[in-house]
Amino acid sequence: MGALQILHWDPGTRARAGVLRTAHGEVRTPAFVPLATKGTVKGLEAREVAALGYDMVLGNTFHLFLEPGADLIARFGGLHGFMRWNRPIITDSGGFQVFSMGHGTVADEIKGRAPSGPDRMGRVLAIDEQGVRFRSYIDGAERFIGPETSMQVQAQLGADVALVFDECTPFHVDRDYTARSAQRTHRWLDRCLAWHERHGPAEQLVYGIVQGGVHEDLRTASAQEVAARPVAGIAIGGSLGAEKAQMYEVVGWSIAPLDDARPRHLLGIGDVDDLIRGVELGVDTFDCAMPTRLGRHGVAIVPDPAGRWRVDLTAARHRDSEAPIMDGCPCPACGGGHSRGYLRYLLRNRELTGVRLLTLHNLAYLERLMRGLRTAIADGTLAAHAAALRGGAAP
RNA sequence: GGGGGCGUAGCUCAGUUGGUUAGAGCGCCGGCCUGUCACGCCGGAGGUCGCGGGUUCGAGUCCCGUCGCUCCCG
Repeated sequence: MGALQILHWDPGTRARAGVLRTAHGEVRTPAFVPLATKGTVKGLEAREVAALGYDMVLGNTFHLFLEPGADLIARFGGLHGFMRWNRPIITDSGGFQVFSMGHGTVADEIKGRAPSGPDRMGRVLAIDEQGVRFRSYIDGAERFIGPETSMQVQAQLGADVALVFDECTPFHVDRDYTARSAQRTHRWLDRCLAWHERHGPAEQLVYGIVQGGVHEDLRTASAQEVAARPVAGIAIGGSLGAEKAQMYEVVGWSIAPLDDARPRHLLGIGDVDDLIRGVELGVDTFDCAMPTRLGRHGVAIVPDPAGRWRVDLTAARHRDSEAPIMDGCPCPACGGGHSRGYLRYLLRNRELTGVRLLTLHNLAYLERLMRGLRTAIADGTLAAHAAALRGGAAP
């Protein structure tokens, strides 16, 4: 009896709808999971996230380990008690942050750009079989995270779902490196499971992570390796390719070898069209910085496929617009009667309210999108529903 | 009326003892953001340096005149 109960299958795709059961309650799937990297969905209070209809958020082992530290959070009743969120929490293992220290964002790495934002050079000191040595971005002190460290921190955080420590294999490495990297991630997976078996909370669900880059055989092999272990669920990580078409292919390869019973999580994906396709490919949960980050950058998610589902509200053309971001949206920004002109003014003037309203809108949009997909799967109308969404229908 | 200061990109201003295609911030326009060190990053357009003379090989920079703004004293 697994943690995921599948209630409905879509007859035309691999999509399924169900319920993921955790120590802190249920997650209706398929679902989007907002990021609460440092113990907060940036700009929002936990109750606001719950009010939007979200069942689960994602915290980050790496960042919380460095600041304020797992011991302190444990004394506050774990991450649930610390941030006052009493619903399920999934925590990322810190593997991706190692990648990020060396390469910047996923887009930076794939497109061969130098890391944008704060300087990251020289942060990763060594990656070897034991784990990763690096310099803390907080105080420059040398720190270490390995499979056991990561699992211990996630135990202290009280995560309902823990992700095993992995190496997020970059896009620009050769096939041989990708293969060896995936094999090391599998060895780390065994160490994570061994640690969890002896010390971890029994109620905590541990997900393995499929790597293998953009190579079909490596993805297949990795998925088989992970699925052969007693993991509660499977996450799909690593480089998913440079284009969406390739990403869908990679996700498909990663899921094909898996059994249907266990939940699948697609790491780091959150564009509207990617969520729709991901659901069709059989993904149960997604997490992504996109809705909250775009919100902070003044971009709202809208039902506009041609505009990549986005509208930049900081543009001067919105100055005189009294229209809402989108008609019929019940979010605090649109439903609250706020105009594009007002939002543009707030964003331009760096008013926190502007960032908050866009964050709320974007998260509300994706929550409704996912809820609509769940309903469509249950009703057996996913094909028509997905087609309408791709045509620009409001979720 | 007398004296001082200032007039350089849409806005606020930098511009060495006069020297190559006059800069910045903001604004404007465009691009980016997919397991968040990120209310961020990248790029572009835009100025006959108030106007008119003069000195000089060369003037935003010096001189004269003029217009406008501003401060102080009468």
